[in-house]
Amino acid sequence: MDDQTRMLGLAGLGALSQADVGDPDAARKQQALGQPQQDIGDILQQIMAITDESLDEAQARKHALNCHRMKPALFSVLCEIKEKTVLSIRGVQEEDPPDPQIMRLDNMLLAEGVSGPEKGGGSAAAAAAAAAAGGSPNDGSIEHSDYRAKLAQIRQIYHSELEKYEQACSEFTNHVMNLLREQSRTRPISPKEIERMVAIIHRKFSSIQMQLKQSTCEAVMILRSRFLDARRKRRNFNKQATEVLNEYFYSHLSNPYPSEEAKEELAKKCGITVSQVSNWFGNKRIRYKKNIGKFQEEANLYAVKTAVDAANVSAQASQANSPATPNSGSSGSYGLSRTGDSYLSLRSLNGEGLNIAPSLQQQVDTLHRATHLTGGYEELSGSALYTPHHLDANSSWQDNPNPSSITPPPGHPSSVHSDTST
DNA sequence: CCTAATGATTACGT
DNA sequence: ACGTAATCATTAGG
Repeated sequence: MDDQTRMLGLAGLGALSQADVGDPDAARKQQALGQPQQDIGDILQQIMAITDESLDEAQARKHALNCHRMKPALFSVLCEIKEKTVLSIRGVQEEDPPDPQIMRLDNMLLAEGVSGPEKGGGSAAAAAAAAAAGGSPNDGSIEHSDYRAKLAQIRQIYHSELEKYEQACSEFTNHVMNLLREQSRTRPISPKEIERMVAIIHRKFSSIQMQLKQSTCEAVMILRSRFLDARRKRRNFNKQATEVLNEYFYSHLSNPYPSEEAKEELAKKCGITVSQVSNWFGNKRIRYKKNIGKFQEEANLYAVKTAVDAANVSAQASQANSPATPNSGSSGSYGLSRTGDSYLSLRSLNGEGLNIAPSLQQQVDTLHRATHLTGGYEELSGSALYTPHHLDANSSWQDNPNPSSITPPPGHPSSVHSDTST
């Protein structure tokens, strides 16, 4: 670049001098205009002559120009003009706002632990993300470590690339600054102009950085969806967990909506998260409601289970001769009916919140079913062995528009249910 | 390999 | 925020 500029200057000077001094070849040049073929040779010769011109001579000319007595005045005038134009340009070009796009990317990378401080934060974030998305703690941490390794790889590449870019940017900036500074001796360059140039360079480089960030984000997202998307890597809950959940569900069939506290309790018991408990209950409710018949067997099973427990409990209670209601207010734990929990299991959440005799209904609930079961076990031929409706009148959680238990109704075209096709 | 079961996600309503 | 209903994507069993 340096050479190039010097060459240009040299050529200019050469041309000027030739015009000034009055070339002895001028006549021949004029002649040559009529003969284009020979002209090329001439031009070539001239070029050769220019290149033959010594550098010292050129420098001398430059120096002479610099030392011209009118030079400072001219220079300052040019500076003034330049300042004005630069200012006007600057007025048009607003200060760039903090790019929301890059902010977003930055935030995401930070959250993902890619652009964080170092290994510690990154892996912690990854682990947290994994825990949040994953679920049961018993599932292998092999995948996690694999994920972490890949994430670390991405982070490393990202950082090295970023560093490279930064280095290149500063190098280039330095180079340009030096060049401009040097040139500012011979042509007017205001510091503001330099500043602007630097800003332009930085903008360019930051756009490159943004591309890097974007692609890194993409890579992380792909990695995430591959390794941590719980939907992909779904694990069935273990048997004990489903047992606990089912127990709760069927023993609260009249109102299977566990409170936040109950959910927490269940989550703790099952080794899953609260949202997983919510998911489970959501799925269970809808699937139960959709096809009650299918779940009858299960319902009866758990009815028996809880009934037996309840019976045990009441037996124990009566034996212990403590018929007083153990009403411990509405504090915390809604114990599941388990042998150890004794009377806590007698609590039930009534929809209306009337806790007058809360234990009774549930016990009746389960015992009713149990007696039905043990009494006359008829084959479940469509007839509802267990009919949830009669248990409590105001259980409206399953006012089914489609009360059939076995088969969903074949497409009734009657209703004008204009369904949106995707 | 096909299918039912199942946990998670999404769209929508309240 | 939470629930429902539909749907997706995976797992497990035949």
